[in-house]
Amino acid sequence: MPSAMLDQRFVTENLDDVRAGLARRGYDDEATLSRLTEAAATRREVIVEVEALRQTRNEVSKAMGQIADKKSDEFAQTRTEMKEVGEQIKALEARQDAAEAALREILESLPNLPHESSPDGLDETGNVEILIHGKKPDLGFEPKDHVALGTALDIIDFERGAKISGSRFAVLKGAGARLERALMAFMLDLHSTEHGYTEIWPPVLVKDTALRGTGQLPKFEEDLFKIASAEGWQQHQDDKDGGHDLYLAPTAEVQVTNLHSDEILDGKDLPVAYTAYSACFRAEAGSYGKDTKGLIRQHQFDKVELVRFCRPEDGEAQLDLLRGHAEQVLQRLGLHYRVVQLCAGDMGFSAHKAFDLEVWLPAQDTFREISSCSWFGDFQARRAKIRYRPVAPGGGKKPKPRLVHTLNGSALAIGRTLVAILEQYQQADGSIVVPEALRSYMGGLERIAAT
RNA sequence: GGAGAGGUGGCAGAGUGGCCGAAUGCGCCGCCUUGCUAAGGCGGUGAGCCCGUAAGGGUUCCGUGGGUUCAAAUCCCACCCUCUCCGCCA
Repeated sequence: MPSAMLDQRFVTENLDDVRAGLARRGYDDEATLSRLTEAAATRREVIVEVEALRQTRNEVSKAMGQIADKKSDEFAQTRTEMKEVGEQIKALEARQDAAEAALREILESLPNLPHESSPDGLDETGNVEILIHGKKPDLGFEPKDHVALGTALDIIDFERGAKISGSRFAVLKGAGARLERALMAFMLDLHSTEHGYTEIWPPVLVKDTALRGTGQLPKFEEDLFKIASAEGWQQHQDDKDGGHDLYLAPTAEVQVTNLHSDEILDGKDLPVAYTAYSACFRAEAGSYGKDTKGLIRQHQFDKVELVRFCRPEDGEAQLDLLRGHAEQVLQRLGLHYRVVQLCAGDMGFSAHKAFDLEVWLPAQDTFREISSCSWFGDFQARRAKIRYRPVAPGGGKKPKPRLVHTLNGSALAIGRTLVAILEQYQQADGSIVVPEALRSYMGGLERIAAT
């Protein structure tokens, strides 16, 4: 989902590689790429010129400070000359700004390059099934979907959700509400106590700058809920850096990845791993016809997220590790699922390599995404300015800071997990067996049945 | 909602027009000395960008943006943020 950006130097110096990588994602806008190289060249030329002028001005100004007689004709003359230099600098700075703005706009529009191990393909048909875990539950009867089950048990109320908040909102009730809460606690406990993640409870309203860091902005604004604020809150929006908008977070990835924006982490602390629960909000613009029934696609949903920061050389292994942690949730819950590796064209905008976890939904007779685990390379770190200082090899000088690699994955989307449990654990009489791993969180409840 | 204070390098904290990318202390790194649950001495220690094979050089950055000036951390304007006190509130 996030955007962020590629490295400007890398792109301009390795244009052929970049072109090839983008092509694997179905990107072939040659005109934009040539505008990019042009803007980069202009920028460099202008910088060389303006810096030379600045050097002159600095040297002369310094000398002027030493002159005793500030009333002399010579002083006045130099001052006039320097004033002229100042104007030239200003003009060049404007050109530099323009070139950089153009460059940035293009760079922000380019998706991340796929990792070499990401398979070819332009859409989901190019995804590769990696493994299937467990097998379809042998129900022995025609499975009902979670809408029918949840409604009959009176644990999900779609009509009242719509009444108070509109379509794509639902109310959980009784054992349904408890189950949602149990899943949240179960997942957070698993990751924080067994998988070594530090638990985070983040704010849900986030600034536009945070959304830029992970890349939801500027490209995907239509997917977000923006807060219409009180009078005066954002009256200075037009100022470049004054004021800020607030949005409802679409995923905890935003808050948690941005925890370390603008920071230089100590290399010996890596990898850093966080898990966080957050309510998530998505406008779901452009998906009007999809999954209109049920909990699958809501405007508000709950999710436990995993986020990792690591050294570049560890990125790929960290992705496998993180994916394993997400899979562990499904395994402990005894859910049948599969793992697919996303092809170049089906990955999110920022992803370098990614896997989806898909859980089996008997009523739909198919696997549905319940988690997406991605490795972003330095794509997000560049925008969010998240760096680390490598540990000095055997003493010596401090190495230069480098961009970290970021990863994240849902573990899991709670609403969809609830759906999967209802459907996979349903009984002929319409009751639901509570997975053993959750019973201690459900007050010992073993079965959800109609009352 | 009312009143006030402040934003400087990893942290603390000086600095009110040129000698300031920035004192001092702490922290950190290296070397030396020493031996008793440690201390002391010396040196080093921000980031981005541009040129350069490199060595190195240049440039920008003292919350953000703009302005004044030959020259701004320092003067002017606006904004953002943080903290304290009072009120209110889960």
